[in-house]
Amino acid sequence: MAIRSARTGDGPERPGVLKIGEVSRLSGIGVEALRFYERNGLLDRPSRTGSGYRVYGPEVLDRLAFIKQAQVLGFSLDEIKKIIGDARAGRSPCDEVREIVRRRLEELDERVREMLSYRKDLAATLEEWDERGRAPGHICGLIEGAEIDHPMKQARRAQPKGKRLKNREA
Amino acid sequence: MAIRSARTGDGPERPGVLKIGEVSRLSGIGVEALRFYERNGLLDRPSRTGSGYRVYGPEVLDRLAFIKQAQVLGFSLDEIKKIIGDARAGRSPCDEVREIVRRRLEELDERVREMLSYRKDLAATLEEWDERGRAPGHICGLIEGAEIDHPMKQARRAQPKGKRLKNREA
DNA sequence: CTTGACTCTGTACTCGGCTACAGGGTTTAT
DNA sequence: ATAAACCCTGTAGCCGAGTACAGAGTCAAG
Repeated sequence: MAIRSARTGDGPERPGVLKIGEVSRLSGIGVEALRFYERNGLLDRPSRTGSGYRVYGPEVLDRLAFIKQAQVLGFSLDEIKKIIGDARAGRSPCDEVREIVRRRLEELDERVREMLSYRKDLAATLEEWDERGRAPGHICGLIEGAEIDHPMKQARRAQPKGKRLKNREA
Repeated sequence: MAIRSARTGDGPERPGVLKIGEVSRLSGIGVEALRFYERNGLLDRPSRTGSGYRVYGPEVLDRLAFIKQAQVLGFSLDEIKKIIGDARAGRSPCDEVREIVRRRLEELDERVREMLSYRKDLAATLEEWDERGRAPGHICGLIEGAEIDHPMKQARRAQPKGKRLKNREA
């Protein structure tokens, strides 16, 4: 399970030529995920040994680092693919990428703002519970009552069809 | 598609007795989602008319407001179900709920911290691109090079099996 | 020459939170 | 009496980002 210790080859052929498991170990990205990335155009199809094993050059690690970093920065795999694709097609992706990054920055700011606001609500909720949640006769001060008078009891009642909260978390 | 205007009955029987469509309209939660909530134990099974139609009392709106608010505060439907279930089972959920809320608060803070950090990285990335992305001879300053020397080129190389970044978004 | 670790392909499954549909029955307005 | 608008159940699909597995081939050490 955990880091199956040192084993057979970490550079058996020429150094700098990697099999998928080695790439996985070095990048920390599972073998299946690597094939998944390849299927989905995030990694180029590597060359193969006579028997069909994938053979990677070391640059794949940079690509993977880029992918991971981009993910961490909030890009979806589709966006990452687009950036890579554009770059390789010669069409300078810079402006477009910058656009994406700028949008992402704004979204990020918005999210942080939302989160802080939710944080405030949460903390307020907690306090309210501390104050009135212990009154005898009701179980928790929520569910039974009007579930605390948070905003939103107004905010609802628009948008009849779903699709606004979805899985955008938070 | 959008708010199918005023229609037939919004309180045909006793006032305060609602059919599922009315609940949907009043709560802003789709009919299918309401049935989904019921299936998943977030709403009690309502009584039925002779012909099998669900009949809700107005308190369902409070429950739904609670669910929505809890969602917005970052609770999963499972957690919400647990809270409701505990409350109804008489086992005072307060402590547990507070625990959940406290954990959520901490997570939220952590997330905000992460986000701000990512924001910084992103902005730095953007700047780097502005500085060196335009040099002639390479396409974008990323992908071709070492993709910008962000941290993490160290952070990788541990954790051989996936399961650490997962879909926790970020 | 066998064992065990590795690799291949392909398909299916996971999770959360719904949404969409098919194929009915019911209620209400005209 | 009929059509529109509603409701029912049940099943299937979607999104994103992988994970899991079956069934087969390959490679290196002992």
